Amino acid sequence: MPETPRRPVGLSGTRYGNRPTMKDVAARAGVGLKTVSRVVNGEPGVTPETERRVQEAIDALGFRRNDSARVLRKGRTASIGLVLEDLADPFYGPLSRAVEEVARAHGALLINGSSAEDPDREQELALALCARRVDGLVIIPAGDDHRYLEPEIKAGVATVFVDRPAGRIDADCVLSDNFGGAREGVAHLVAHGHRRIGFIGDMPRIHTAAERLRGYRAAMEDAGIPVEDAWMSLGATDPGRVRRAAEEMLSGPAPVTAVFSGNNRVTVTVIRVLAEQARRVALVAFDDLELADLLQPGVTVVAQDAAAIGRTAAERLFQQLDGTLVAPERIELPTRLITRGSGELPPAD
Amino acid sequence: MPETPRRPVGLSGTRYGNRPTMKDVAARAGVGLKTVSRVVNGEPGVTPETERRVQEAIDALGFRRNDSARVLRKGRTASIGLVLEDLADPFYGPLSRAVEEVARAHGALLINGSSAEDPDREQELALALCARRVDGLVIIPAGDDHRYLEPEIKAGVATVFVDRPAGRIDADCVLSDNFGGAREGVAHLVAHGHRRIGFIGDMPRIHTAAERLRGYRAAMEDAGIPVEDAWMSLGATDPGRVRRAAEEMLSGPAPVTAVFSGNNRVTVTVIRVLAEQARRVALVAFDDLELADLLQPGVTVVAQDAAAIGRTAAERLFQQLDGTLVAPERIELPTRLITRGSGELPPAD
DNA sequence: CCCGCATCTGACAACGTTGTCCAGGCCCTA
DNA sequence: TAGGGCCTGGACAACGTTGTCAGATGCGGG
Repeated sequence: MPETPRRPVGLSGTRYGNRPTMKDVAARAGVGLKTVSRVVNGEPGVTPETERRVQEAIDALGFRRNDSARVLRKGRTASIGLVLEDLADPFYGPLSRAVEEVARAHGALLINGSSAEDPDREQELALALCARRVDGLVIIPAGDDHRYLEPEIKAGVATVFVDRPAGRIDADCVLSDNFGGAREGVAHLVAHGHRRIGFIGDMPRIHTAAERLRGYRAAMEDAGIPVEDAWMSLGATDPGRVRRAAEEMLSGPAPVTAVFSGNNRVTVTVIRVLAEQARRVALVAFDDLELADLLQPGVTVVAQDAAAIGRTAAERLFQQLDGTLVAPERIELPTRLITRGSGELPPAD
Repeated sequence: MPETPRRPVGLSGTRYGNRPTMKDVAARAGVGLKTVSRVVNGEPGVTPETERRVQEAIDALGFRRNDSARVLRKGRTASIGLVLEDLADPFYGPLSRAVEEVARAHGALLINGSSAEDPDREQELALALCARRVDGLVIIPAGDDHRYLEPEIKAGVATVFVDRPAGRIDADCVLSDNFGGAREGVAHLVAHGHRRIGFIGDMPRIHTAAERLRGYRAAMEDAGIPVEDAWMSLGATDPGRVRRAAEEMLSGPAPVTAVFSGNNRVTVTVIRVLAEQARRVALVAFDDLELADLLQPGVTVVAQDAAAIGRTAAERLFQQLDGTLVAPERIELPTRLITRGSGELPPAD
C-alpha cells in the first residue's frame, strides 16, 4: 500500500447537486410537510388518496429522505464504527464481515477505517467516527492508552475492544486466548520431542504478541526447558526481518528443531524459509491460513475464529446500546489446535 | 457466515447520552455561539485570549463537534460508500483497503457493506448509503440493472463501478481484463501441449465469469480446438459443486489434462481435487493466492491487482467530485500471468 | 340543527452546526 | 477631538427532518 498524503478528516468544498426535499414533495403534492414525512416513514393517519398523491410526487421528483437531517433530529445514526489494523489482512476480513452482519441485523451500517498499527491514526479515526456520532465503536487497538475515549463513552458511545484489551480505561473487550493457544501449540511441539523451539513473534508492545510469548515461555517452563535468547525473535513482522531471524535460529551449532510462529504474516515467511532448509523443521503457527492443509507438510496451526470474535464483539456492542449490560467485561474466546503434519514432525538434530 | 435476521436499514430508538453543544461551550466560556464555531474550525478573527477561554471550556466539557449537523449545513459528508460482495473474500480486502487509503487522502471516511451477491441487498445498501448522503459510491455490482441509481447520480453522487460493469446505465467502471487474462492463461496451457482443457467458473450471469469463459473459448478457438460441453462447469462455486465438476471432467475415457480455474474460491477446491489424482493435471488459476508459490507444484495464476483496481476506482471517484471528469469511461486493467509450475506441467494422457 | 368525537392534516419549533451581516470598540489620523 | 477603518464578537437564519399540538373536516346521534 503506497503512502498517501495526509489530510485531516473533515468536510470541505461546496454542496453537490440539488436534491428535492420533503418541502418540494409537499409543494408538488399540495399537502403539508408533515404529511410527506408521515408517508415516507409509513406512519398511520394518512388517507390512501393523500398517500397516493404524495407517493406520486416522490417518484416524480426522485426524492430520497436525507438521513443526515434525520440523524440530527433523532440523535441516533444507526451506524457503528470499526477501527482495525488493516482491512487487507486476511484475519480482519472475516472479522469485519461478522461485525457488519450483526450490525445489519440491527439495522445499522458499518463505517470502518484502518489504523495501520499507528496509535495516532487510531485515535484520529476513532474520534472522527465519534464526531459522526456513530452509535458504537468496535476498536482493534493500535495504541495502549484509550483515555481519549472517556468523554465519548461517558456520552453514550458503546465501545468494545477486540483482539487486544483497552489501555488505561475500563471497557468491554473480546479476545482470543492468546496465552493458552500459544502454550498449547508449544506444548504440542514439546510432546513431539522438541526441546530447542524457536519463537518468532511481533513486537511485545502489542498485547497479542506479548501474550503469545508468555504462552511460549509458560509451555517451555512447564517442560522444564530453559529458553535461550537466540531462540526468540520479537520485532517487526516484515519478511526481511523474519527471514533473517528464522535463518539465524536455524543455523549455528545448536539450531532449533521447531518453530512457533506468532501470527499469519510471520508464518508465510517462515514457511518459505523452512522450505529451503535441508532438514525438516517442525512448525506450529498461530492463526490459520487458507491453504495450510495443502502444503507439504500441512501446517499445524492454533486457529482463532475471527468471525466468532467479530460477532461476539458486535453483539456485545448492541447489548450495551440496549442497556442490557452493566459492567465492562473481558471475554476470552478459545483457540483451536489443528494438526496437519508440520507440528508433528520429530526433531531432526 | 450465518444468516442473520433482516431488519430494514434505518433509525430507531431514542437518543443516547447527552453531549455538550457549542451553545454549552459558549455559555461556559461567556462568548457567542459563532465564536466557538470559529475556534473549533480554526477560523481567523478570534483573540488569543478568547480562544484560550473557549478551548478551556471545550476541554472541560469534553465537547466534540457534531458532524451530523455539520453535514446538514455544509451539504457534504466527506464520506464515500463501498458496496462489495463479501469483505471476507481475500480479493476484496486489499481492494477495500486501497479505496480507504485514497478516501483518507481526500479526508473522507469509508462506509462499506457486503451485498452477499444478492442484487436486492446491493440496492438496499446503495440506497441506504445515498440516504446518508455519501459523496460518492464505489460499487461492485451484484445485480445487472442499476437504473435505480439514476436519480442519485443526477443528484450528484459520484459513482464508480468496479470489477463488473454497471447494468443499463452509463457510468464509470474499472475492470480487470478478464477476457484477455483468461485467454492468456488458457493459451499458456495450450502452449504446453494441452488440448483437453477444462474450465470451472462461476455463474455466467456474473460479468467476470462470462468474460473469463469467453477468454477460454477464444483461446481454444485460436488453437483450433473444439470445446466439449463436458469440459465446462458454470455454476455456483461452493466446494461440493466444484468438486463434483472437477472429478467429472477428470474421469471418463478422455479426461481433461489441464484445468483453468475461474476464480480464487474455485481454485482452492480444484487444488484439493487435483492433489488427490493419480496423474498430474496442469492448472492455471484466475486470481492469485497467498501461498500459491509454496504448494507442490506452485500454482500458475492469472493475477489481478486488487489494490490497483481499488485505487484507480477511488481516484476516479474523487475526480468526478472535483469536476475533472466529463464522460463516463470504462477502464480495463491488465492481468499478469505468473508461472509457478502447475501451468507448465505437460499433458499426462 | 348542533354538538361531540374521531380522523386527518399542517404550522411550528427543535436538532447543532455554519454563513451572513451588523454592532461595537479600538486605534490611527487629520 | 472627531471621523474613518479595522478587528473582534454575536444575533439570526438556514440546512432537512421529526415531534408536538392544535385546527379542520366529516359523521353520527341527540
